[in-house]
Amino acid sequence: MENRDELDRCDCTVIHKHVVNAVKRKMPPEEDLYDLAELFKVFGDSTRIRILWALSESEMCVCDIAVLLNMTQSAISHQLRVLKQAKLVKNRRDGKVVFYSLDDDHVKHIFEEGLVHINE
Amino acid sequence: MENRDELDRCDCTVIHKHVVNAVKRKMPPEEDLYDLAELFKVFGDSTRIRILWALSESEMCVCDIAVLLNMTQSAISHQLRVLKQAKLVKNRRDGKVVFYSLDDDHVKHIFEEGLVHINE
DNA sequence: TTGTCATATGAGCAATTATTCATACGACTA
DNA sequence: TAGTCGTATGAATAATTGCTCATATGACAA
Repeated sequence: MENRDELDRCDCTVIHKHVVNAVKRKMPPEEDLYDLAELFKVFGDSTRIRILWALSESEMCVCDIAVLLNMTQSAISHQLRVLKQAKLVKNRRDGKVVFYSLDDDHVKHIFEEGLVHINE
Repeated sequence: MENRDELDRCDCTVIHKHVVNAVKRKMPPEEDLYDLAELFKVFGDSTRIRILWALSESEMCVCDIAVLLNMTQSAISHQLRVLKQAKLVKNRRDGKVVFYSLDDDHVKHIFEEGLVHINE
């Protein structure tokens, strides 16, 4: 037990001051960790995960995805919007049909790391 | 444009039947993708992300984390519970103090893949 | 035992969010 | 031009969730 200090609105007492200070010094900018959480939040929904998985197999249009996942076109379209804003998917238009595909290979890598943990 | 079929509660028409069928055949069990989404959901909160980052630097007790992040002990404790259920952190008791640390190295890997995407 | 400190937890509230419904947009076709 | 098909989107709703507050538990000290 080392020094103790009261801080801000925390209801705690610092127990290991040097540890807290050492970690605090290395802490990345608040914003970076926030962005990281936002990215994972996009992966944190089973509908979006299934869409991403499907697109990792093949480029697909909105209707096909809706049929594949047995969901409405509207629901899929809303989620594709979220995925596109996160730059996880891109799209191209061919007449009336819009085809979606993964934006890059990071997505697959993140998937794979996740699966490693699941199957530990 | 190939065959078309109406299916279940979907308001869509299959446009590219062979694509849908090919992807459907390769589709992992519903449950696996659900579990994957659940895992990412745990990463999808900035408080938990910051806790995980802190623990990737050093083992820490609940109070220290609360002070570091300027949050209440209760809030941190609740989140540590979530992280533990997801098997992302483990803990050991030393008298009154409980120390938390990362459960394995998968966590860091998942982090790093996420950062790659952020900094693309 | 009694008191204190570190942590855990249940209930309640506020904020977020995934889906539905209705409708608008945009491109092709008759 | 009018109609149809694929897609996008705003509003509303139901469900989820992170935090707070109050309190409980568990370990040590006096």
